[in-house]
Amino acid sequence: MSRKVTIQDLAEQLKLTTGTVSRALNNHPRISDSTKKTVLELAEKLNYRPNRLASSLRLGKTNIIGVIIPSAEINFFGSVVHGIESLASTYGYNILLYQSNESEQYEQKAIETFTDVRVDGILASIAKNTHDFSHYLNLRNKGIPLVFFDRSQDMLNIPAVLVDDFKGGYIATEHLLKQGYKRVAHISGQQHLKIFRDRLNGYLAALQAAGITPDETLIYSGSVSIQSGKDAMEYFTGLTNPPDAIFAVEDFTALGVIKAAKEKNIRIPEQLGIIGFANESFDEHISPALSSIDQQTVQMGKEAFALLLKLMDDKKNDGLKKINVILEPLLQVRQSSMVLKSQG
Amino acid sequence: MSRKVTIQDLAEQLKLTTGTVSRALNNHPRISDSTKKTVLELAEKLNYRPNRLASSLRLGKTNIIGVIIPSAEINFFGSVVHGIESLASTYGYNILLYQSNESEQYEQKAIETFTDVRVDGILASIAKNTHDFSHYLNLRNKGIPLVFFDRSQDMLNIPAVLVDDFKGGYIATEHLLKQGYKRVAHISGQQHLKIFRDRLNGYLAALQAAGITPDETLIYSGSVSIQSGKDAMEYFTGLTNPPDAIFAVEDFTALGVIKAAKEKNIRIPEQLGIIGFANESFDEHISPALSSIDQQTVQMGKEAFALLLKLMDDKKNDGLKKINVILEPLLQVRQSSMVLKSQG
DNA sequence: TTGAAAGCGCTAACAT
DNA sequence: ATGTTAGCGCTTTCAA
Repeated sequence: MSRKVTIQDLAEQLKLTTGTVSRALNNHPRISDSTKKTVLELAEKLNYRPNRLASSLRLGKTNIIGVIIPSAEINFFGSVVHGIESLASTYGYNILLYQSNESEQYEQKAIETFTDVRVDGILASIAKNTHDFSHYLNLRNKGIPLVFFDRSQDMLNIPAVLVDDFKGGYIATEHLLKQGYKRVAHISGQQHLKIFRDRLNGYLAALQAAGITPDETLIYSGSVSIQSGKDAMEYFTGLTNPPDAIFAVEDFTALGVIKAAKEKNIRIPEQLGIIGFANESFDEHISPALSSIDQQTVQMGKEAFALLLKLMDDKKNDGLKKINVILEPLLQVRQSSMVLKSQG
Repeated sequence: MSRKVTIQDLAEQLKLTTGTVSRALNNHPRISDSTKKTVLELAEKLNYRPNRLASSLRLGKTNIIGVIIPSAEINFFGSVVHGIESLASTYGYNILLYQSNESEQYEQKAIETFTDVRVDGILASIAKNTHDFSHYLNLRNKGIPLVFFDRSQDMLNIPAVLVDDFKGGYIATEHLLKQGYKRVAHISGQQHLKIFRDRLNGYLAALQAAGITPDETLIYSGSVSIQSGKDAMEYFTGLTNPPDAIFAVEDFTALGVIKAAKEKNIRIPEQLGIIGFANESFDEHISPALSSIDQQTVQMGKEAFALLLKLMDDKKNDGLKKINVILEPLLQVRQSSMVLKSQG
């Protein structure tokens, strides 16, 4: 196990000082071409590699950013992390990953770790069980830039990259109407969460834009689960005037609808159109394939890093300015709502 | 933005030296309880936080491990990373994440970055396009412990955590036979990859253990894709003596089989039993739900970290000993191969 | 253009 | 039990 070669070693062999060698290695303007050349050559020959700990300690910059996600096991976040890391590495940044497991306590530990390691910035998606946000707010005093993605908290006034859930609800509903469905229902999510309220409001707005007065009996208060979709179907089929299409708040809810429809021998999309939200990977593999709203996860990661980079670059701002990046939700049409194609 | 408080600051205020303060903070044995108490109190009060860069530089230990995966967007790896990070964080280790994008070049960059940052160890899953492994082998000289997971390379003699693919193929086939299927076919994967050869061999061994002579016409040379499953079905249905069950090398291949079977009005599992491999998240959501072999991804991550930890702890070994951890594949029975239940 | 010297913040050997 | 001192490897100011 060979001892690591340091700037010191290079300097001694070349009868130079460490300062000069450092300048040569870092392409300093005032250094002769000849010494630069010899230094680089010897460095190459001896397999010299800089010690980033040392330079980080000296410079006060690590080129590492901390990323907090609820769980790497959740597709959505894996995908966002993919986006973050891809862009970050092209800028010479590395990712320190921490999972919150949806717990406030882990989140605090993550931030403590990150500040101890002196990361240059932090990207985070807030844990579901976080109620006290002081650990996030404290980052401002410490001068560590922070950007939220996917899950944010408006009142904190911290930059975030989000999907436009209102618009998502709008285009999902609009799509069903354009397909010719007349009575479009909605299975909503827990209303204390803003994203679900937004989707509901998007639904309502799309109806109104089409000159349709929302029918309260067509809005089922559900949640994100297969069971919720099944329950909703139980309710809807019991109506004297049932819907002919459903916009479900999330793909798993939509999946429940599909399962229930099959049991009840209701044909999709002929008798009932259905669209979900999230564009889960199973959507295209079930039958009928499920239409959905894509949340641009990879792009979200890239935008989040890009925004963080901006904040890290110009410290004057240091996060005081509230900048939000809102991503467009994308309509992904598949069999479950494709009236024309399915007749062929 | 408050300046960071250092050990120096604590020492001055308490009229102690930095050495003593450091000892107090680190719970050194020879330190009086009283000074320890006052130091800790002031640290608390001033919100002192250690600079891990400085201590890492001094100690030559970062408590960071590097993790190389092909892509965080692939479910499988997200899940493994979840396992790694979960266990690592309980041991005070943090994860530096790098994606290889299946490229040898990125892999090399990852290792360069990791050594520059002075990670204490590395966990990696080899990129598909890696042919030269010297960057991995060089880690040995550098004294950086390395453990492979999921994708390894036997000849390198580097510790690895793997799933027993032979056994996976065996129990998948055995399961179909126990369900009463008589002619069990196999759709194989690319045979230059060891994992796929192993699954095929497991299939053959299970047949022989049941006293069945393998029938070459029941082995279709396929690959991991939906199309491959469809092609296989085209082939199998054309046989004069077609199979009544299929073990597909991977879930996507099995999915192709199911889609083709539906088109051909072949009932699953009554007329044709089917089992895949990987336990993809869509398995339980398609219909019929797909039986599969679970690869224990989260456990794989934990085992990988546990093994790395062992190597990091006792440097004498430093990876010279070849230790492999082989995980048991788990049978996951669902509708697609459940003869009894499906008759109910 | 290069050298000299100091210091980023911490820890550990050695001394008392 | 505490103080002293040196040094991890690097960068940068100041001086020549």
